[in-house]
This record gives sequence, C-alpha cells and structure tokens, in this order.
Amino acid sequence: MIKLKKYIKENIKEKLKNEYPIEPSMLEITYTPQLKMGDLALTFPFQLSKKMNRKPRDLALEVIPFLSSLEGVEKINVAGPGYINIFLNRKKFFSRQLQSLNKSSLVPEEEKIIIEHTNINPNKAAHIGHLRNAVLGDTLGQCLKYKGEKVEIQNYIDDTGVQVVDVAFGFMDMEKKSLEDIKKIKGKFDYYCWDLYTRVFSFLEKNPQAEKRRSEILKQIEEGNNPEAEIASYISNRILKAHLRTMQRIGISYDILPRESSIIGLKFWKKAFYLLKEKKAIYLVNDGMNKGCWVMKLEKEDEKEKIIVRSDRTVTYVGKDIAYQLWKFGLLEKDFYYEPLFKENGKTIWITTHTPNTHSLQFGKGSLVYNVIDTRQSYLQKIVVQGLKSLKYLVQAQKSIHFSYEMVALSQKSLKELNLTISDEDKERNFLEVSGRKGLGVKADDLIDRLEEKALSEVNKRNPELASEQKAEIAHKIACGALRYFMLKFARNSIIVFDFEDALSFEGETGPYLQYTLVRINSIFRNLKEREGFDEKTIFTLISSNEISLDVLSESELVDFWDIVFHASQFEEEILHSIRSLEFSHLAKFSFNLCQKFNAYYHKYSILSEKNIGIKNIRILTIYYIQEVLKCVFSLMGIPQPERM
RNA sequence: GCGCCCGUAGCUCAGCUGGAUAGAGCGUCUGACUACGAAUCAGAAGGUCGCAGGUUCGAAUCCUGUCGGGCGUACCA
Repeated sequence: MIKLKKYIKENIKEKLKNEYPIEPSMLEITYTPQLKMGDLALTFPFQLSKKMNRKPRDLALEVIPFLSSLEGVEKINVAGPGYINIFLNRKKFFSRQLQSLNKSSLVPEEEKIIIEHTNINPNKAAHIGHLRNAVLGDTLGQCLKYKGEKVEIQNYIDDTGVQVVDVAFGFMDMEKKSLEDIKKIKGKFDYYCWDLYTRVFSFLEKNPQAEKRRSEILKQIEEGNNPEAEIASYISNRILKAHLRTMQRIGISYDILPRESSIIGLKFWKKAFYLLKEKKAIYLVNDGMNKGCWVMKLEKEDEKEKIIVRSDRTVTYVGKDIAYQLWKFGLLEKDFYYEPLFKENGKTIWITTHTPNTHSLQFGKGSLVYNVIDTRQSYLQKIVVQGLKSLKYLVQAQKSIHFSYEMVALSQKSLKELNLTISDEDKERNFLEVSGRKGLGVKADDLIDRLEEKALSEVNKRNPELASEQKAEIAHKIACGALRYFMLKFARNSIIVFDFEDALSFEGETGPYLQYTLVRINSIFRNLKEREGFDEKTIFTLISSNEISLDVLSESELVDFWDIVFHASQFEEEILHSIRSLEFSHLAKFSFNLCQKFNAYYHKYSILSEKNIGIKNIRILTIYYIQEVLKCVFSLMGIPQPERM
C-alpha cells in the first residue's frame, strides 16, 4: 500500500506539473469514508481552486483525463464538491498483496536506536504502572525492529538510590536484620519489601530524626565495601530478578541492564561534571537558597535553577541521568564493564559492572534514543536534553526523545476490592495515583495471576479434554494477550483509571477477542488440512498460479471481500504511523477493527462447505491473508497466538 | 503564579500532518448455536464533540480566550 500510494503520487505529479501549479504537499492520498465511493481519494482540487480562482469540481473534472493509464488503477471519478476518487484494480491489488506478504516495505533510517524502558526501582514489587511502561517500550522496540532498525533495549537499574536505602534502613534499623537474616526470607521477596517500604515511609514521617541515619546509609552505599552496601546490593539484586521474572511472564526482555552503581563506580559523573563545568552549562551558586549547589538553568524559564550537585557535593539523579544519556550516544569517552546475568531462550541478558573483566562487548553508541518515562518526569527529561544542548550536542539533543505517557491510577472501586484504606480527602477524588510509598497499587504479578486464573477457568469450560499443562499454557497466553492489549488500547496521554472488571474482561475490545479471531482462522485451516489435505503448499501454489478470478463472487460478497482485504492491506502504514506518533493505540485499534471485520465475514461466508471451487479458493486466500496480517501485528504488540483456546 | 496534559453517547475510550453522514467497547433492549468454535454475530436506542470567538472552500481536529479536572514546578526519583 505504501509503495502503491507513492507510485500514484509521483505519477500524478509528473502528469500535472506542467499544467497546474501543484505542490507535493497537495498530493497526499487519503481514504474515502466509504469504499463504494472509491478506494483512495485526492483533495488537491480544493487547494488548487484557491490558487487558480476556479471551482474545485470543475478543476477535478478537467484533470481526470490526465490521470488515465495508471498501473493498478481501474477508474477515477469526481465526487461531491471536487474530490477525485480512485478505484483500484482489485484482482491485481489482491494478488500483489499476497505475493508481498512477509516482505516489509518499510525502510530503516537510523544507525542504531536505543530504547530505555521499565526502569523500576529495585526496592519493591512491580505494579501496574510499570506494566504500562514496559508494554509501551517493548511494542515500540518490536515495531522499530519490523521497520528494519537496529534496536537495543536498556533497562536502567537505580540500585543506589534513596528508594533502596529506605528498604535497607527498614531491614537494618526497624527489623534489626542482618544480611544472613534477610537471605533467609522465603517466598516473594519483592512483595515482602513492598510492605516493608510502606512501613519505612510512615516511620520516617513520624520520626524525622531517622533522616540522619538514612543519609548515612546512602553515603555508605555509594562508598561501598561495608555492611550497608552489601545489604543494599543484595536487596536490589534479588528484587531485580523478581522484576525480570515478572516481565518475562508477559514476554518482555532486555539487552543490557545499566546499573547506577556502575555509573558511580566508573566515575561517569565525574567526567560529565567536568564537561558541564568546562562548557559553563552549570555553575556554582554563592548565596541564597541554593548556596553551595551546582545548578543548571532551563532555557526560556528565567529565575528557575535546577540543582544538579547538592551542597554536600553528592550528585542528584538528573546529574547521573545526564551522564547516562551522554554514554548512550557514545559521547562520554568512557564505557561500562559487562557481565552476563542469565540466559533467556538462548539469549544472554547483560548487566553492567564497575569491576573490570575480560568480556568484550559493545553497547550504547546510539544515533537515536527513546526514554520511556511517564509524563510526570517531563521536567527532568527536559533538563537532560538541556544538558546535551549546553554541551553543544545539538543533534543528540534533538534525537533524545522522551516517550511520555500518562499514569495508571486506581478507581475507588478497585481500592475497595484491594481493601486499601485511604484518607477522607482522597475519597472525594475520581481516581487515586498509584503510590509505592503508601502501598497503593496493584502488583503486576497479582494482576497476571488473576488473569491466568480466570483464563484457565474459561479454558476448562471450553476445552475440558486438553491436558492440564496445555490448558495452563493457553491460560497464560490469554492472560498475557489481555494485559498487553489493555495497556495498548488507550492513547498514551490518557490516564488509565484501573478497574478490575475492565482489565479482566475477555469480551469485546480485548486481547482475547483478537486471539479468538486467530484461533477461528487456525481452526478452519486445521479442518481444511484434516478433511481435504489442504496445506500451506496448496496455498502457495494457489497464490503463484495467478488464476484467481474475482468474477465468481456475487456483488455483495465482492464488497465484503474488498472491505476486509483493503483494510488489512493498510497494516504497514499503521505501524509507521504508530511509530511516528508514538501512539500504539492506533495499531491496537487497527488490529481490533480487522478482527471485527473478520468475525463478521466469518459469520456470513462459509469456507469448508462452499461447493464452488472458485469462490472457495478466494475465501481461503482471503482468510489466509488476514491471518498473516494478524500474526504480524499481534507479534508486534506482544500478543501471544494460541493454536486453540 | 508558570509549564504540560485531559474534557466526544449512561460508563470507558478511538477519531491521523483539517476533508465527505462523528465511531468502538461496556451497559440497556430485540434477535441468531443441529453452523468452519457463541470468548461470536445481526439489529435498536443513545451526541448542541465543555463553552465563546477566530482562521478556512471545509474544524471534534488548527489559533485565541474562558470554565472544569489532573500532573509537574524538591539539595526524592
């Protein structure tokens, strides 16, 4: 479709350029609201009419003779006040689509793209907000890979931040536990810390004097080689593994896990600090509130200073983030050491370390960087970009993209279901922000567990004869599909007010609806094979024989055939559009719509029982085409494809 | 105060760099399993696109103002 549009556009430009003052931007090809009007539409007569001071409809009529003999175009006519509508040759179009299946027509544009996502503080269990982040980031990565880009997925581990300190403080000072005691804790460690963290938070609120001890621990951790650092490192490592397991459940993985401790240990910040000072991007404040701090000013926002280095000479998170961002572009002249963390499906996941070793690998050095971080951190992301700009890395600043999205919040109803108590003031709100500190949130594993449980009971109803392992596997795939579609169906600027009923639904606009569509198609092909020996080979010969004739179809079936095929053929445009706007709800809605069209088609037209071979073959090719398109978009969205369900 | 985001059907949301009659899902009501799997489908009801201006041949979409809501504006991340 992309190629076809390009062809038409260039041809028309060529044919009209001598007669009319036409500009390339006028030749955007759009879709008609209804296929009976035509397949593609041109609106340039409206723009031309202004320039030439003539009626758009007259211009359109006049132009049409110039447009004849376009390859693949059946006819062209004028509609309404001056639209030029193009009707494609359906047979040619369809067989071309079938032949170009699995051949991407998208072209890569970057040397290497880095995506940073997930980034969960390793001090408590992952929650639904983290799931949104990871699903968006992963989907972006899959789409870019489809486009042919070289993609590296990074998951930044803030293992030395205050959040980990808080939990270390809880273990050491509140629970009086040694490292050995902590190691003995059985069961879900991330859940244990979830509860401990909320207790620490309320303890600190009531005992402000403990603040001193807390900053002591922070310093010890940064220095290393002491019990505090050992405990913190144990906590973050164990929780990190829990997070990775959770993400594995929904099919999300990473290439490299950069650790903050490595950034500190390898003095990345020292280097960045030197650069920033040298270019006068930051300066020391001599008096006033920020006395003794190194600060940065944000462009356009006067009077506002962002502290990068605190008066006690420790660096803030943003400072480290600037250093990290510089490293991502290969601008720091420093590199991490890497060690394998574990293997996943034959692929090694690497983690950074500051201890030298012999592994020689190359990460970073991207030409484009996406940071998937929620919109509340826009200000900090701006500071990071500002840092690059101040260092005169203008290209890199422009290629630092904050993929922002709104938070996942909790509905009052879901709070009640979780038995969470909240203040009277909060009870007035429509929704409540997830808060790790207050322990307000739905843990990712809990949600996935509930989805799997529900899916399993549905599978049991429908396929009681299957082996229990098989049922569990199907239930898992359904749970994953439901969750991932749920996270993608909302536009990224829309706050998801989490509701269990919506999230656990398997009907209507949901992941399982999409999966069910594919299962139906599988079922048809399974039957075709069992009953008639009709397999993939038969389809390939059918496609390459080029003996399909659409003439056998009735008029109304031709309409339905064309509606579904034409819609499906737009999938690559949708992928591109989703990447450009970072709006994967487009891809989600597109897939859902295609499934709706298929399900309607399915009810209307039978395949196995069709006697007319010509009609039957077209129907088979049609659903084969839909199947291939669906498989492609599902895999980009990470929606698993069970054979049956 | 300043910055960013949101306001579309009873509810939850789509609606592209402006394009033809504003769409889904849920819920409500009416139908369809002796059928390639009903996790489905067909149909009905439901809208002054927050409000007011402006730009345009054309505005849910762009601009300005305004009202309502959310988030950010930490020597937390």
